[in-house]
Amino acid sequence: MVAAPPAVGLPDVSTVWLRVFLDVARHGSFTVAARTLGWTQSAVSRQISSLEAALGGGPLFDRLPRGVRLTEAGRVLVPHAEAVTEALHGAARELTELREVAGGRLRFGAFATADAALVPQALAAFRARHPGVRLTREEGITPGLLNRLDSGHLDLAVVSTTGRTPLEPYELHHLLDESLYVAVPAGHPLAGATGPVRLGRLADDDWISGSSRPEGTLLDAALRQGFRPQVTHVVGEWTAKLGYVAAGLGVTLVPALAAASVRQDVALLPVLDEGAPARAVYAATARGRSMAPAAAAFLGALREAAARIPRWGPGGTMA
Amino acid sequence: MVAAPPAVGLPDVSTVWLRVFLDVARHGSFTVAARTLGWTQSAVSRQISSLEAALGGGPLFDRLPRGVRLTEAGRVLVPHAEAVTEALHGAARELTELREVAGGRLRFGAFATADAALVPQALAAFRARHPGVRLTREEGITPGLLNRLDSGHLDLAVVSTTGRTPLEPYELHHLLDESLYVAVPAGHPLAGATGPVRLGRLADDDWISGSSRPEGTLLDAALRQGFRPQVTHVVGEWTAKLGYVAAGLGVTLVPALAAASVRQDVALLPVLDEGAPARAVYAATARGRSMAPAAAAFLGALREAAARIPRWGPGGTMA
DNA sequence: GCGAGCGATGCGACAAGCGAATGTCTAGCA
DNA sequence: TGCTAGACATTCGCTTGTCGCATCGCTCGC
Repeated sequence: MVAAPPAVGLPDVSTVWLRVFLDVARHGSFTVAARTLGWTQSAVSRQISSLEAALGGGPLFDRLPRGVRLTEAGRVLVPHAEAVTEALHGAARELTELREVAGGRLRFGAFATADAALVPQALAAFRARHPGVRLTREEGITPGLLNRLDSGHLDLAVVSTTGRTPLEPYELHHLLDESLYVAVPAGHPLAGATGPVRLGRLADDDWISGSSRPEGTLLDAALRQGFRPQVTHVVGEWTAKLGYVAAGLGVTLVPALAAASVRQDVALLPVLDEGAPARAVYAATARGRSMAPAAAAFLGALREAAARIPRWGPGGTMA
Repeated sequence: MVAAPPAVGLPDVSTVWLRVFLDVARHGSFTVAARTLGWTQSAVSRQISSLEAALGGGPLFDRLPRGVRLTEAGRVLVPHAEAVTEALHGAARELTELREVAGGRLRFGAFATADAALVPQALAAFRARHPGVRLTREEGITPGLLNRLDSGHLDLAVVSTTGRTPLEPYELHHLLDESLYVAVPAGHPLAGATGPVRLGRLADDDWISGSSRPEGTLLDAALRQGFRPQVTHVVGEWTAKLGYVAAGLGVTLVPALAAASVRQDVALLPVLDEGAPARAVYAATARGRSMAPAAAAFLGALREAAARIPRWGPGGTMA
């Protein structure tokens, strides 16, 4: 998972030795270095001895009557020792950033409707709180996103389920149960209705849907109500669907997440859900794989955004 | 003696841990990494645990049923761990070069006459054997060179002494005792002499010298022979002196080291030295300070070159 | 359902590394 | 010349870390 290394014999040196070495080089004295490090002189003496033995290149310091002085070997070692401590500092810094969600990356995906309100709101809050995190976003359908999650290309995916949830290798964090709306044209008999309507009252309407067969789509809800809706027009895009509705060509179901972005010349009626909610929205992460701090923070932002999504949108009452 | 560091808290990690970490990251398995490192799986497991604890940033690997996989923190650590091992490799490589006299630097100085033959010959041999060593050269008089040695600006100095040797803080490596020649014009009565001549036989000649007073110069030898030479012309440069000699304006003393570079139209007669040699040439290093490998090698080259300097030059017999 | 593979952990043994005390060497001073 | 102070090296006893071995828990594939 990482490129191959040179793989040669390399001395087993402690990074502590190297820091002591630099401190001694700086002060020109074992005793002074020991004082600044809070150790005894004997400890420093042995640290340097150990380092000299490990590197096998003779003494690093000339021991003078008053203090020590770098030998040629010691002078050569200094920049490399500094590079080591530099790298360790860098690692410590970057890991701290990661822990404090001030750095690192977050790769997430979401299904299309989630991008209408839920994801953008969560994203705005997250970016405001954690501007240092590099974000990459993908759009896709639930099975595709879960595959990407499984293969390690995504850290988190916002997915939706109509029926059973695919619990297998995923950790699902429930965000919200999505209620349904039915969009009707302005002149429709139910356009002025107050409060939720039973779906059965639209059993004789023409329906606009993304698929001619209701099974597996939002129109499952109609089947559960005991009627098979007549799909007069098969239209995929939300804007197109609502255009058909606005033109009086039929009615269509709108999930709660898309309710806020519906045009003004159609009426949205909350659908009375009897039994199971139309679909649930989850944030999915890979099971058994530790969540990156940024993913945990983003999950929190998603929960907050989900709590702000109205259960009954325009024309209905808030739950 | 080194620039000040950032000086912040830095984890005490072993470089062994980091190498184990990289090996595990590479193989995606504790067991496989343990095999390649010749350790047991439990050792690797605890090494990683130690590293994770020392960095304090949560796990570096997700433990999966089949092997392990880098977490976000682990992914962040990889380049820094590689930088550390890189720096260690660089240090090991450069120290090896130093040990094998294939790198590093050598700063030496020499007095002017040594540059006529001794130093160039030693230098040629040294450069041929150790082309990787960066050489810097200084010219100066003996006291100045010794000061530079003492202050750490030089690693080695080629110095000469007429009388007592300043043993104080220096390590003196004897190179050669320098015999004297006297240069006479081609038509001089002694020009055809075979074998060394007593200096007294030139008591009545005109002398060319760098100083009007013989004390402290090569002409000390004349004083030791019981006569005070008459310095007719004060001339500093060797080529100039010999030009005066060739023109029949007088005779001059030539130290052995400069004998080989004397023009053909003057005769060089070895001077019979009675008692102490005119002067001795040493390679001096700082006492108590370890000699860089390159300095030791250069000292060897100087000894070889000194052995090749003829004691009796053209016109005399070899000693 | 059962064995194989993989990482975690308890145990005993050994080595590394610490502090404190002591030894050795040199420079400076009287 | 002898004494003293300062600096590094060394020894001793103890703590801490780390290893191998054996074993446990867990998951996947046959």
